[in-house]
Amino acid sequence: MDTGPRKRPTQADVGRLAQVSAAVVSAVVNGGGSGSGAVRVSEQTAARVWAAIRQLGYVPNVAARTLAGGRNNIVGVFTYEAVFPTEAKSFYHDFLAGIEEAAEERGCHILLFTGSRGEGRRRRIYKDGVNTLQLADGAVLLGQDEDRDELAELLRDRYPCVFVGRRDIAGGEASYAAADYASAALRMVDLIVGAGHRRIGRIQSDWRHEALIDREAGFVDGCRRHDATIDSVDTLLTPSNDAIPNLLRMLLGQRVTCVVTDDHAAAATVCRAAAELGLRVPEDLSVAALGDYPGDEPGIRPITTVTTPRRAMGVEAVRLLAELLDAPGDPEPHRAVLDCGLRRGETVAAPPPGEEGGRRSAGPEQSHRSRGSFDAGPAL
Amino acid sequence: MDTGPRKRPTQADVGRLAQVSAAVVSAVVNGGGSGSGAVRVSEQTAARVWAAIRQLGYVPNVAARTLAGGRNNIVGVFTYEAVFPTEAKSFYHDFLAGIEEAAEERGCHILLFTGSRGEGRRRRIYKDGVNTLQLADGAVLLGQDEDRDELAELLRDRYPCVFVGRRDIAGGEASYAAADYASAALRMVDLIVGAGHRRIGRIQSDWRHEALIDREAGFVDGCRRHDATIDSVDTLLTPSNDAIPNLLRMLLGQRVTCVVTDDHAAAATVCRAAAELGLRVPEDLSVAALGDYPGDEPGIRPITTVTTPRRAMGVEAVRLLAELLDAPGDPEPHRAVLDCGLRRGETVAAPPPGEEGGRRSAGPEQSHRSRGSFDAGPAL
DNA sequence: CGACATCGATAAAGCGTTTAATCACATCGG
DNA sequence: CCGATGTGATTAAACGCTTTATCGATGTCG
Repeated sequence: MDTGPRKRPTQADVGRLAQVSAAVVSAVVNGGGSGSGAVRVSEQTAARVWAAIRQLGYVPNVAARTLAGGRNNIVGVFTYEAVFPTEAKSFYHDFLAGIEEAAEERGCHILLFTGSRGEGRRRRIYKDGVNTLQLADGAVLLGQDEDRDELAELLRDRYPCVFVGRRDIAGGEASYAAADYASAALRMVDLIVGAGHRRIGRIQSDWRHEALIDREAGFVDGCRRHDATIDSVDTLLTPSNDAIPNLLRMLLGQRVTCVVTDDHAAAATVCRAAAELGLRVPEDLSVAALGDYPGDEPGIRPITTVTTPRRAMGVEAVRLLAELLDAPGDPEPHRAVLDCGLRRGETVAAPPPGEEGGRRSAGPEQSHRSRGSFDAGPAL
Repeated sequence: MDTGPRKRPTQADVGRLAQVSAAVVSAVVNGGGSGSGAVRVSEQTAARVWAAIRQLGYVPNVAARTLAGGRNNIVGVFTYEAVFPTEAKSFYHDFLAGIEEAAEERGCHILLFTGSRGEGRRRRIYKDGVNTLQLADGAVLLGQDEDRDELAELLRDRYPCVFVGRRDIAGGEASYAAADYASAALRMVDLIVGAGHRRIGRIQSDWRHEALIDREAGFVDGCRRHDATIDSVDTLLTPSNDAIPNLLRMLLGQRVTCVVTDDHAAAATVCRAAAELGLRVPEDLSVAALGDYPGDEPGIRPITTVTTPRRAMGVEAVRLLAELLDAPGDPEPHRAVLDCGLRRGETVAAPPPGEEGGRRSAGPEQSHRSRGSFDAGPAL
């Protein structure tokens, strides 16, 4: 009965048992390198080494491997908020499911960076200037409210990482697995116009984030393409959902028949505000969202929205990371853009009869109206 | 413009600049050891070293540090099913939240073992006879449908691990952070009897698991203590929830006024079956569960149930693991048993007036009736 | 004055892997 | 028979850090 800390067997131990050197063990474990100067092992000795490995229960030491410049088959996952929030439905859940699936497929484990919380709940990658991610081969970065300076530093460090979602980082080309919000938004406009809407209202968040920028770009592009058909597009900027009821009244003053929001939650707010005003959705007013959010809003009919392929994004991010690791020193970023879905929901229908058609003016420029802040525009 | 991973400054670089040896840099960075043979540094040189560190932007290499130190500061987490299942709500969520919290507090990272799927969806710890968990300092094991042989082997290996939930492993003393289901079940019986019930029905899963065994033990103990008050306890074993409607009808035939199930889902099934029979819960029939499940059953009123302190169990498991690691070679298992909560819910009330009281017989043995399988007993 | 702590710092030995350099040995064409 | 080629292994040098042993000063005490 031994006491003391169970010392894990090393390559030297395995080698001793199999009567070979540690280098051979390393070669066997790593499936024999392909290079010219690679250590070669015969089938026989390899078998002997495997037997010894099994007998001793040898497992490579992560730290030593990392130190020596090798791999440790660990995919880091860094999130800016706690991965397991107490809130009912985790925002990260679907992404993580994809990441887990892809990692498992590659025989990688997942290192969940608990990060050290800095001020507030925000997590930090650099702790006392130390990149805590270094323990993993590379990392998938996840989250909405990230620190851009940290991300820039990460790129400068040349740390192999892949973002989930498009990231436009100053001073570095970031790799990412993104959702194609732009073309999804465009298709949403197609759908709305196809349903007969000619006067569209847009409520846009004033937050500058790639995802939102892309959605807006696609929306504008879509409107432009239907320029000959659409009568007007009224866009209002809002800092939060609290302002939405007011904005909605302004838009209704412009006789819009369909309101397009950035995300699910805003759309749900619009629906509730419409109900307050005695409007039925979608009979009196159509509502569409350019982005979804996991977990349905309770008590609201299914919203017509663009859906984010979260799970697929997680899978793709891990794949890209693997690529990145297999092409060391490659300065080119690896990227993937995945198609979004369009959930038809029940909140977009034909506009009410009276409002249909009735094009008022013909100029090409009339269609894009005031793009003001939420407190601008005419009072109702 | 250099390509390839940027080389970071090392302690040697810092030492060169500050005109000291690497050992001094190490001592400075680590705040100077306390031991007798520790390297001592004067205030002056320490300042010089710090200056050099700042100037070069030195950051310690995590891998080298852990390699030299022996500790990884990595808490492994092994789950038998995928951590992020596609099903709406993850069973693991609350446990993991606790684990994450405790790990973060200790400055540890969390390594989620993806394991390699063997047959089916079951994951395996031993892959080719190799314990893949060894990558971490120790591990927290989580899950319901585990492979007992693997667990036994783990204990034989003396791998430092802590179970979440009681585990009775043949040939080894397992460490665990468990929930005190026994006394919680006992208290639930108190509550039921206190509400006035005298004829209790019990629907019990036939799965042999420590958690269920403990619940039953507590339930039986509770009934025994109220032996003088309770008229009858009818226990039926069931292999699955599908049989519950039939079992319920049998129990009603015995004029029970309260049905006690092992878990939330079974209780919900009872509620639905009762509704089918035109019975109101709790006015006509009370229902209680000895275990909850994350995520409420929709369309059912809150069930009166024992609640598992999942988060606390996660926290405690990590604490026990840390203890285990700090006491190397200690053969004693480390264990913690945490109190469960009692959620009063809305499914237990006083029995219907006609059924109250009315004790039929006085013998001490009458109270525990047929403990048959679900297809035994008299047909209704 | 010699023995002996004490302080401040150095040198060097690991920690467990990877990998480049090297080596022993057989095979083979010329 | 000799050099070229190939195969299957070994040695030894990193990798960056911690830690122990050691060492030269500098006091201090008996």
